[in-house]
Amino acid sequence: MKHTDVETLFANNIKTTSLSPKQRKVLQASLTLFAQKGYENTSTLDIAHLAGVSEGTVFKHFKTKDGLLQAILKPFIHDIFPRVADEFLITLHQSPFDDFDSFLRYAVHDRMVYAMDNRPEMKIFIQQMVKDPSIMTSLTKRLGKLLQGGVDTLFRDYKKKGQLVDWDSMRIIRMVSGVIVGYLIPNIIMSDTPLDVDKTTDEVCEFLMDGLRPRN
Amino acid sequence: MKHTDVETLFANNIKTTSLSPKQRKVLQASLTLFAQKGYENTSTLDIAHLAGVSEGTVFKHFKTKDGLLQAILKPFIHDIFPRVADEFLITLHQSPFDDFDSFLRYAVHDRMVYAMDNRPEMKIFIQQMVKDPSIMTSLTKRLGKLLQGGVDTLFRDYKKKGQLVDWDSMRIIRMVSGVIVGYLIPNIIMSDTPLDVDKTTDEVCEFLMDGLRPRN
Amino acid sequence: MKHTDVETLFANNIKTTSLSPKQRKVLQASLTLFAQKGYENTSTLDIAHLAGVSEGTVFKHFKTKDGLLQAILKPFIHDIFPRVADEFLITLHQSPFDDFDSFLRYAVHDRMVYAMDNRPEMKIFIQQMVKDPSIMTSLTKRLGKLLQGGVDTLFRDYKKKGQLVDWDSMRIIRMVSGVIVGYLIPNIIMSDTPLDVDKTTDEVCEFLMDGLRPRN
Amino acid sequence: MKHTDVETLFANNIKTTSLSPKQRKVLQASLTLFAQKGYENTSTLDIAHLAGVSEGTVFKHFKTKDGLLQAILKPFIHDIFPRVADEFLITLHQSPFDDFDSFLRYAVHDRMVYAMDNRPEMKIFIQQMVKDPSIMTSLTKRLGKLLQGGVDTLFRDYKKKGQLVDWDSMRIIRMVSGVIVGYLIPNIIMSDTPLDVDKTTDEVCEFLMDGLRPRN
DNA sequence: CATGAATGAGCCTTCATTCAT
DNA sequence: AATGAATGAAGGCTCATTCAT
Repeated sequence: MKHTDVETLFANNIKTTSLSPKQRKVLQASLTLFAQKGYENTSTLDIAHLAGVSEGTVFKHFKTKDGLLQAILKPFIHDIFPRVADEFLITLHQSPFDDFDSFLRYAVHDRMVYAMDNRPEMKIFIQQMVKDPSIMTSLTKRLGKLLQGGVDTLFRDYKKKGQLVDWDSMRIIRMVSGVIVGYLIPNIIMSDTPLDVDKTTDEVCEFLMDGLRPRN
Repeated sequence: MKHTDVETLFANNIKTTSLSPKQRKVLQASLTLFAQKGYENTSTLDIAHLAGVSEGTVFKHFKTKDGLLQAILKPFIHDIFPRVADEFLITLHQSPFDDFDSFLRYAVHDRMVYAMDNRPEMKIFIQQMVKDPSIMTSLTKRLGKLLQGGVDTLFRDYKKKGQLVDWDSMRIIRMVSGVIVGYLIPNIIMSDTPLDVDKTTDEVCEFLMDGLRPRN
Repeated sequence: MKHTDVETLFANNIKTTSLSPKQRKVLQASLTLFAQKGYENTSTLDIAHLAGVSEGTVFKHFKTKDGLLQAILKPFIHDIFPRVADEFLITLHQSPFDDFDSFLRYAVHDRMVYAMDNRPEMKIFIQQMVKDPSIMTSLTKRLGKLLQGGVDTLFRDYKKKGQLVDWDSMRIIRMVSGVIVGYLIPNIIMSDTPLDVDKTTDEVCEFLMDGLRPRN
Repeated sequence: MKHTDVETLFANNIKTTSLSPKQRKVLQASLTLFAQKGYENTSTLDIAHLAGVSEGTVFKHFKTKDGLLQAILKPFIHDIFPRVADEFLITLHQSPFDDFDSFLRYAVHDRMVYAMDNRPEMKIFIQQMVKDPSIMTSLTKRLGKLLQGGVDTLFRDYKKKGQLVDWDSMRIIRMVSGVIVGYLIPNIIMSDTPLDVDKTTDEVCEFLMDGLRPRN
């Protein structure tokens, strides 16, 4: 039940697009530096240096600095995130959980590990989202569509069994992801602090299942 | 039960620091532009133009462009957020709610209105937090301390009455604010979308109280 | 046989010119800072701060920054240096030396002490001379005229007594001052190194009297 | 017995460092302008214009304006002056003079011609020395070491023959160069005045040999 | 294809100088 | 007379981008 991390997917993605080795290094260098120092604070010379190429080469294929950013962002939106979502759904259907509790625990844990494993990559993505809302809009739409189809059938079962509240699937997802996001973003940004994924999963799931109502 | 919005507090804060009218306009222009285009994409000449002053004037008081940013950020962290938190606590103690449900509804609604009223200001703050984690760290610490003292006594009552789960106060706050943050941030960033505060409050509170457990 | 140092003369000179106390402080501050950091690297704000006045005050009397420099340089050329030369001549005539050796020793020693005592002031003067040759030209002319008259009669005696070579007075002065200048300038500029005036005087005079010809 | 002038050596030096033609023009333009108007009064745009390049080009290789100054000063200290000193010593050893008089006459004449031929270059060097004493310190040290070795043996002969006073070599050099410096500096700075090298050499040497003692 | 020298617009910042109070 | 806020020209420097080799 291992998942592929963003970097590997990213590398695969690049290979696919028939890029010369140098151009691939340019793209990798950009990813690294944008994540490390932010887009505006990274110069094309920095990229050239880290990639071990000349200044001109940086522009040969990607035309502009923004082209470089798009080349990084596009696969995130169009390939990586969807593919990760897909992979997630497939896994779920292959080994279904009897009760919603187990399902939720797995889902939360999986997404948390995923986010923790790819903190730097997520950070640059978040930075760009904050600056350019359109990224978030399109991402939300794509993921929304993808999940809706796959999750609806899954949730129907749990609802029938009386294990899950009878809300619209997207509302449930919004709540769950809202809690996760609210939990993770601070951690991704203040990247020095680690995060005990197991313990956090317990806390989050306990809350997600029963809210703030007193137990027993 | 009205609350002062950020802009008003901000203006007060500036007046206190005995700033010339032009300097105040410089600060306001910076706030506007940083929020609109981000810090790096705003030039000091832009600021001067919008403020209707010469470029030299921008530097007369604030010394550097970063000084300008700090002048905007500092009051947020040191004055406005704490003051808002204070104001919030005072209001709560003055007119206590008999049940936790009402309290929660008020609290969520209040913070949501507050955030919606000050979207542009919040946006620049979020942008900076994403870039400079230390801002988030210090803010978290300050607000944490402030709330802990004030909220503990309040929660104790509700817990005694059997209306609130017996968790550590900070865990409860983390959950509630996590849900709110997860809900609001996308909205603040994609600022074209409005947000029905009343409806959202209902949704959020229903979830917060009972989690995903089926309503019987 | 004490001589007044430049600073005192300078202060006197300023008092004479009916300057308000603040303006006097401005001038003093300029002298200090120009000597310390050079003219171009001293800002009018620096001067205002050190003088304890406002920026506007710096320009009230002296009109421009260059006006300030001229106010410092003019008295050097027109008053201080000539007055020092005068004082020097007077002293010489009051207590004449029987032989040229003694006279030379006194003269060299006196000028050396003088220069050592006023290193900072000399430094700014030298810096300006290097930049603006006209200063040097006019200074050379004025001092030349002054000395010629006074020294001629003095030298005539020594020449008659067979103690001094029968050259034109100015050639003698040029040689003596050349050696002194060649000796002092490096020391004034590299101001950390002190300089043993007595020992140097011995060395210089021994050389001045007999050149490089072997002794005995 | 011709000597290479500074400009030629300078050009050679630049060629050695594999500099593009434009960069070489930048350096030459800097030399010209720094000498003409002083470092602080020369703008990088001035340099770009005179060199016939864009302003960016000025910084491409030399990084900062100070880098440009260092690129001019460094070869003076590390290459040109030492090389000139070397060349001087070699010439001396190749064709030794029978008497110290002839030697001195040649030496003085040679250095004077050298200085007169390169007045502008010397001027900027002097200006910088006056501002930054460390330049003078290091130069003094380097030249001192170089000369000491080479001149000692030469002087020993003349001393034995009874043609030269038995002083420490460095003291002799200090005196000779002191006189030359005292003579030349005013002339270099007030560059409009020419200078009759032959006549001056006669004057200086006569004085150097016998000092101010009357000629019988 | 790759290189890297060259470009020039634009940025942040400094500073002498002015002027209303 | 003194103040200090305001000015705006100019400066050093960066950087995305182009192009001849």
